Amino acid sequence: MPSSGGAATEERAVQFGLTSREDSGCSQEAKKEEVIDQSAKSEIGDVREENQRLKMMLERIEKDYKSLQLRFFDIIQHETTSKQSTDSAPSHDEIEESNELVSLCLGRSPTEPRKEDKSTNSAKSMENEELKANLTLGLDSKIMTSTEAVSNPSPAESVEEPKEEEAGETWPPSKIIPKRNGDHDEAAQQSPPKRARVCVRTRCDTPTMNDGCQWRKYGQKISKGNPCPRAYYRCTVAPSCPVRKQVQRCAEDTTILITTYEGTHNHPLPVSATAMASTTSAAASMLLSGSSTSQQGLVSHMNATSARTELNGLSFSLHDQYLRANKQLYFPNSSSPMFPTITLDLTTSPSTSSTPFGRFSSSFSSTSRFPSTSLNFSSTETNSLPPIWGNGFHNYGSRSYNNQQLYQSFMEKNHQAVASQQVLTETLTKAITSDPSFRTVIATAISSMMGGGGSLGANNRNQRVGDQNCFGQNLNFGETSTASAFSINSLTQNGKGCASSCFNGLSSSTSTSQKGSPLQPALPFSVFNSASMPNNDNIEEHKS
DNA sequence: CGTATTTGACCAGCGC
DNA sequence: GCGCTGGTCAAATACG
Repeated sequence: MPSSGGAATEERAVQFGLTSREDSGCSQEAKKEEVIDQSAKSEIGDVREENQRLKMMLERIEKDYKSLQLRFFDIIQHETTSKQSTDSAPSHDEIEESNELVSLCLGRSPTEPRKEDKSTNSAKSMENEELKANLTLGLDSKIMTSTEAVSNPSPAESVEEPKEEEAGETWPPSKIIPKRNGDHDEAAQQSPPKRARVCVRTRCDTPTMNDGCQWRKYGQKISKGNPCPRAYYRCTVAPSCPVRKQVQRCAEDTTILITTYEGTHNHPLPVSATAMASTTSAAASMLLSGSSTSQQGLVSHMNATSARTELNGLSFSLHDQYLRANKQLYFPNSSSPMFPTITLDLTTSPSTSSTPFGRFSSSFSSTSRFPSTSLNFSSTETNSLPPIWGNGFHNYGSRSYNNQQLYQSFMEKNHQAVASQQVLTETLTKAITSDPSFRTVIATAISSMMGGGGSLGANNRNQRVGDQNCFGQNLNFGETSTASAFSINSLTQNGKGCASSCFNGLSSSTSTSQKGSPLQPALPFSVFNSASMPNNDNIEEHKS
């Protein structure tokens, strides 16, 4: 401890001083000792000063820790109480399980797995195992229907979005839902499976957007309200990957491609694919975070003409302009009656940008049960996006923000709002990817936190070895499970992989333990080195 | 010949 | 109960 060390130094100095007085007969020695005494005193002063600083730091850390802890318990308590109010008659086992899980899993609600238990015995053990293993603070998983949100803002009803991926479950949701009959009605009503969808609007001439992932078309439909057929793709990178995407051209502007992603990849992704995966996950997390923290607030924001919301000190604006604009869009109104949808608009942007990271706007799809949130990261340019998804990220934000301020804001408010941490994650990801200097700031901070940048560099090097190494080599220096893992990642030089890469899963953003699966990344955001990543963007999307 | 795509059939949810 | 719609399956087809 610095304090004890300082005291010891002082003590030695005092002893030394006494000795010097005893030998005062010798003038030379006295001079020497005087000099030494002075230097010792100055050293003592330095040590004291440093001690004070360390004490202050310690106090601040303790303060932050306590406030975070309080918040954490608040959330848990809130979940527990609302759960008790909604669950009519949980069995003893359920209570036990609930206690065990809720205390460990901010982002997980055992509600759905229990519901599934009723339907399939075979899935039960799997689910239980999985839930017990996933001791994560998922920021990803709180979803509520808008109606639920209005009537009951409790997150207890929420279920976790990417659970099925981790469990190896697959679509369709209808196969996950137990049949509603008799006694199961209640469970079905209480927690219908909900899953966030991320809708990406881009200008794209190709049949599908090249997001770096490998897709197989498995269906096509003419949907109501849009003469353009909707194509259904599933991820074929891994045979069991549950991720689906729907691709449809905008009815009003056929140059606009609307790609809707659902689910989370349960496998390592090509570097070029991590851009989209991480971005969609971040966007979905933002949506889900809003749902979990204050859906009512979200609703009210959506109804406001122009609202402003602040998430972890980073503000986003809701513009009526966007509300109107989005209402003009074709939203697959009944394609996702059970899913909240967030829209990333990478097409042309209207007028002004009031936030560093682009506009955030939300609106309700006219017929959807869920709010449809729209994020506009588009540039002011009006030309079409190249088919490479990553190019759109070059235009993230206006870059008018102050890196120092942003970073300070991050560090100061990092302890706030566990549930909205993912939002910060996303925002920082964008900041990091869009600004190399901010990347440096983060890297420096991490280096100092790590007590030296050596491991950081090592990790960075490891990241470059291959895609597979992208996962599971994260710098996890957090004892708490609230997203303390950073990954210094690399990036393709041409921007093809320019979004954050290692939190490609909706579920994985804050996981520090993913059932031991090396496939699931466990970091909230990544820092990129824009000049080091090999270009792996060779996986061409299948032409539909 | 293996793989990907196409496309009609089928199923589930929802509204009337 | 019926019809509509979205979503998926799987046999047929196309392609390299």
